[in-house]
Amino acid sequence: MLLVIQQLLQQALKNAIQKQLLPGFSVAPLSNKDKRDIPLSLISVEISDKEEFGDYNSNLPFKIAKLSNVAPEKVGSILTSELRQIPQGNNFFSQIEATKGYINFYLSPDYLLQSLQTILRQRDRYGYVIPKTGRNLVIDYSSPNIAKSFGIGHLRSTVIGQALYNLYSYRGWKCIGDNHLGDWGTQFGILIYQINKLIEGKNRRDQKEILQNLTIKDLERMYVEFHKQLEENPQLKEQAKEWFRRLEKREKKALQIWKLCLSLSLREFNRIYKLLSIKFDYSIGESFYSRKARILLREIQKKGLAKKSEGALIMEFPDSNLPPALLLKSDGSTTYFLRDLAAVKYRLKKWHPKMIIYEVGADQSLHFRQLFQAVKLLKWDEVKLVHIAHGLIRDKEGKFSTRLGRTISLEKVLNEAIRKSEELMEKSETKRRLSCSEKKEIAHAIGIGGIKYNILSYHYSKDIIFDWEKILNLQGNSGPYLQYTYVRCYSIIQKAQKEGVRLGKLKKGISLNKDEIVLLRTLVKFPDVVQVAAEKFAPNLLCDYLYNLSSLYNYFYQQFPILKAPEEDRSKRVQLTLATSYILRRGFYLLGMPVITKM
RNA sequence: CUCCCUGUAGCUCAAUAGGAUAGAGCAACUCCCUUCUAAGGAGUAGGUUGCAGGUUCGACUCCUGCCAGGGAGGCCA
Repeated sequence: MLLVIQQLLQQALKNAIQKQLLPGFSVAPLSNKDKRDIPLSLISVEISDKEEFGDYNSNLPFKIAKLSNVAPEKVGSILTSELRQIPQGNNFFSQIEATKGYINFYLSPDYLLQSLQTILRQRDRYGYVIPKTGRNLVIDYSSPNIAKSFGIGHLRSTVIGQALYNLYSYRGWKCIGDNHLGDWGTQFGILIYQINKLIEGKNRRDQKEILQNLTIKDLERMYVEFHKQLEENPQLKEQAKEWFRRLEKREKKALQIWKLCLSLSLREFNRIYKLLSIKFDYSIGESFYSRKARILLREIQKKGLAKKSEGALIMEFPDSNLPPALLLKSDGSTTYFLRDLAAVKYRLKKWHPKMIIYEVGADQSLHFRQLFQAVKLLKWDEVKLVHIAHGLIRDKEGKFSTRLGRTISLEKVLNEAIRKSEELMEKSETKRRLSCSEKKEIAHAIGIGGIKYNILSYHYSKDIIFDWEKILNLQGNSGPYLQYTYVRCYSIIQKAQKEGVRLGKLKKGISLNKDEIVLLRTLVKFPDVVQVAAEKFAPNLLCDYLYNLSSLYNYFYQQFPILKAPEEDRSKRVQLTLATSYILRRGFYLLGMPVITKM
């Protein structure tokens, strides 16, 4: 609908200009390609946040006023009268009004009912757009450094990244999700050094046994120990770097231990991903780019963009105030930066994306600014590069750090959430008649949904101070609140079906009361909300919307009988319930929240 | 020292490519289960949007300075 309104406004504006109603107005400075065309980006339309301003509104008159010598109020009335003359508009709106320089659009009751019918027909596919060719999008998310357990710090990238993937996929993009595993670099030098120490001088059988019994916890412990030892003995670092160098040279021993670390880690990570229902199309680790990085280095050198400095190779960014980035270390091993640049090149070649989204923490902002600048200097294909720099999850002391052994494992948080939801279930005042296994399953879904919703409902730019109480909030504006609303809908639908209410079919000539209309107006806007949430990279907007929708439904539920209503109300209220359940279910799916039918 | 991010009700947040009267939840206090799941609903109270300037029809939003917290800054990733 947002796009429809933009186009209507664009048409109205063109007409007004043609009729010379807007003296002095010129789009020339806005668009140099075709002077008669008004760029859609100029035409701002928003989903209204207040009922009295209609369903959608535009502040276009203010913008036009600035570009001409006509007052905003006048522009508003000129545009509305032009809008009314475009027949297409009458299909959607009962009223288009100009007030105080704004233009407000009110969806007509006819259109609302039609849309309800559409929702009932399309079920939870309402608002889905088939991917268009040329709209490929690579999303780099989760991307943990492996060889340690999945910490709370990994959660944001994983969960927001997955949500963005879902949002864009739903709105016409072909998404490629790539888990850019941190499976290369000096950290593996450290581990290889530590593990090698364990097996050095032992016979084959003992070696094998030691290696087989290693767990992810051991790797993590060794990593922490190494950094402790480093404080007393700084030369140890050379050992680790030496091992990494040997790994890059693909020495058999180094490679073997590395592979072991990799498979141990993957087992752990895949277990957690499954738990969280996170999926990737690819998990191409950094290791994959180690060789490509060297080939790329030649291209960079050929283009004269590499420079020797203190024995290492660096890249400078003369047109920006960015500090230089390290391409190659003085011992000849590749850097994160070079490998990441190689990854860009590979992705461009393989998927021809229009955009690459990096859902990576804000602590890497400099890295990405340098990376994007490098892509510009290399003059590769046009691609929009975006770093969604989410704030850190930290405690009051500061950043969580594996190196210092200061982490909270995600599993611990999940288990705690599940425990708490079990507790709540026992305390609950409603009789639920749930079996033991059902209870377990539900507690699980609520725990996971609660934590995911909690993380997603923050704007990505904010730091989150980890607090057990906050992350485990299962009441009020929270995941379980939404799930509960869905359960209510589901329960009613089940009962309606048993009572023989015909589902998915609207009777002719029905009319809705005020509160029913409010609910329907919200339902109808779902596709626009998904669209805006994707464009702004902000799943929290969808959280907001779903919370608001749930809230409206719960009010409606409390206020009016549904199954017990007189026949003429019963049917339409059941249909509204059904539509709400479709939207909620789709919303949960987009956010990656589990759907449950009882709780 | 330089650069980046954040600062909104007692607490946690929303509103962030400038828009109309800054919205929720938690905590507090009042009501509502013989009625479709009370993890719910209705209501009361709570604000100089860190501070000071500036830009303009309009600023939580943009600019400048300051304050507070966090992050990053060539051989971790």
